[in-house]
Amino acid sequence: MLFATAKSQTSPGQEFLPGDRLAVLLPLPLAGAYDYRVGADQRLAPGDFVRVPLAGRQAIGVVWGPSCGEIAAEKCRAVVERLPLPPLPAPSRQLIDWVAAYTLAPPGAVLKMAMSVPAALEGPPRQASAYITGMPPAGLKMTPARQRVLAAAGQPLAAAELARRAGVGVAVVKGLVDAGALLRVPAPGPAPVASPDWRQPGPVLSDGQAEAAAALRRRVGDGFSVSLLEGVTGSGKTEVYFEAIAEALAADRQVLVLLPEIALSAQWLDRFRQRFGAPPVEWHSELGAAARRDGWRAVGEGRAQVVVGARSALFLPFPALGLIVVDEEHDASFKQEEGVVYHGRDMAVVRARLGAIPIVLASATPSLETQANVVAGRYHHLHLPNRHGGAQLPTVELIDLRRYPPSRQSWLSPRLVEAVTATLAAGEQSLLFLNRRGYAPLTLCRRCGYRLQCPHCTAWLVDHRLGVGSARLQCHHCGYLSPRPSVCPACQEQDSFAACGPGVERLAEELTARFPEARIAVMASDTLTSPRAARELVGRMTDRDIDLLVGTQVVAKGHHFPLLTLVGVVDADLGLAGGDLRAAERTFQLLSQVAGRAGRAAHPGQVLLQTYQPEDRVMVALAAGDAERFYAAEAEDRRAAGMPPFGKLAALIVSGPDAEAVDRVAAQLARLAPHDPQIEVWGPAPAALSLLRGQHRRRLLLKTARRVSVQSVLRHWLAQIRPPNSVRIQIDVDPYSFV
DNA sequence: AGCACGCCGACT
DNA sequence: GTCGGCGTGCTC
Repeated sequence: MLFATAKSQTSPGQEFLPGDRLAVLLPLPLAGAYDYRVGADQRLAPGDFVRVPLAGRQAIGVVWGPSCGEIAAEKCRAVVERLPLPPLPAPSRQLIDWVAAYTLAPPGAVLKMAMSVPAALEGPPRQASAYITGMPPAGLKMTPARQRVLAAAGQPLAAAELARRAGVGVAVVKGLVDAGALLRVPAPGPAPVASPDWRQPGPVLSDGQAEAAAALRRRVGDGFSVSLLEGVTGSGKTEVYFEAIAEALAADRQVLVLLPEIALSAQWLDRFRQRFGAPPVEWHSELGAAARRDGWRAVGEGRAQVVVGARSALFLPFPALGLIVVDEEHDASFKQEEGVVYHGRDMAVVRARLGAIPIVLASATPSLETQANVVAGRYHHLHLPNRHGGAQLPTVELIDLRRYPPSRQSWLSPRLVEAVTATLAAGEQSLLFLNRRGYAPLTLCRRCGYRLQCPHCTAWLVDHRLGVGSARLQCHHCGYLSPRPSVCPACQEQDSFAACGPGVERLAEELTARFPEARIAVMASDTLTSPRAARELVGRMTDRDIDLLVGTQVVAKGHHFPLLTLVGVVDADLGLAGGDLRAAERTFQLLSQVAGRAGRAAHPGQVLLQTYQPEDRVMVALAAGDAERFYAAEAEDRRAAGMPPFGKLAALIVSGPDAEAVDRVAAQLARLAPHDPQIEVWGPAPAALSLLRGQHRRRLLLKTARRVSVQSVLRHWLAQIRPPNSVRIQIDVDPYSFV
């Protein structure tokens, strides 16, 4: 489990000539780069994409640097060819090495993230079509629309562009092509990417916004810097960093914006298009093969100027990146938990440093890590303390469920029901927030107490009644689906199952019963099946076609609902349970974001939090609107415990299909644990999901002082152990989830 | 990741 | 008697 890093020791302008040996990194989980010989007539340079022979087949890799030279000359084979692609730029290569070294992942596995575009690497560049006026065939029906098209097609133009210029639909163009009046020719260049126009005037900014925007603009082009752009929800952070984007575009540099859930961020895309007159290039996992190829190539060729994407967009081959923005920088979804385990925000900072460019971290509720960096003077701090356009922050009130409990089989206390009633009467919208998908989190037998559990995971099956397949039980960890059994598998009793606890679907049911005249919608990751569905639901909300929105955390992310004035948090304590290091921080951030949906326009907002622990630090801070005090107390606890960001953590997850083999390896790891006063090792303990997708899991946690290199500690530790093939040891440096 | 090599069940 | 299951190991 040791991966020698494939450090590319590249001097600028380095070139390899026929007969030279060089290192080629392959997008495979190998220990390091492989050596190849430069073929006849080849001239290669670091970053070049090459096709090389590999075990009886061919693979595409990247020239990484000079040969590491340990392999026998007769084993070393020649590069087949250089691919006609722009090279992977040096900062991208350095980032790959850096991420591999930091996460202890094989460098090839990291490279794979930069090359997950087979279509762009393999086939020839897609030949776009253009159309030009030919000889109109006899008997061609001429219409005004057709005339305009033929007049516009004096030069080769893409069908869509031609239709736009002629002011007709593409159907007219197609008709003319079919009739033989337009000739299809290869387009002179690749399909153009629309250019965002930084010259367009921006919106009028408040004094605070203008000041922050000016500070960010000054940092563009001025080398590496990190700026935290902190502003309460609704303060207009987006407009501020749009100004920095305009500055980078004016300098002819590329821009990368990372968002936590890009597929769901239709509103962000609309705002971008409004500001810059053209859409950015999108990059996320839901992209189809054609869009991936076009996007990847457009970035690599420098045609794409602004990319908005999920964390994986960090590994795109930007040749001229000039600015990175990480919006909602505190969001946990920047942490990739599978494969190469890395934090997108942290690696974005590394990418900025390697590229000597500025990065902006934006959030209303910055992570403690980022705040610690501000305090230490490593990051600049820009603060927008007020809402934009004179809107006020909502009032926050706690509802003590111990004193004002809901009635039986109800989840809403009388106080919250009353507030919803009043909001409906005022013709305004309410959001009921419950961070739990489905109908009910647990189903049990009324007779014997048997609980329906996933056969592959340590988890209850969640009752789902809406959406695809209607009534079913579902495991949220592995996707296992089953119909609701009619007989209890333990006691054979007929129809004895009862749903326990609420999910958003059940909450919607209660609301329907209480407010039969209200228009109610559910917004959860599984009701938003596509970006289109998300856009549509958000549209219905802004068009006031919905009175009551019931939602999980997807509603918290960046939406602007001008007519929403009441937010009710049904179970504010939900995120606090369990021993997660960041439980309090995350609950505070999530509930602040949710609360921030209320009263963003002219009408003041009201937030009601239902809780059984109104004296908890999180609840007190939310009610008082005192983020500073919460963060100070939380930071003090972390410092006292030597926890991040004041100490370092790494998790080792031992997993495999055989529980005993997993336990043996975990115990062996514990025996071999490093002994050092600056190092603590906890575990092994069953992971929170001790069975996940059929894999038994145990965790060990390594805690060190800040100045200790966890990577070298882990390397030495793991070098002593050779687990059997069926047992895997996954390393998570800076773990976020304690699952 | 592929692809081959290597030992144990149902087929022409 | 063979075809083929995927466990294990290697690829410069």
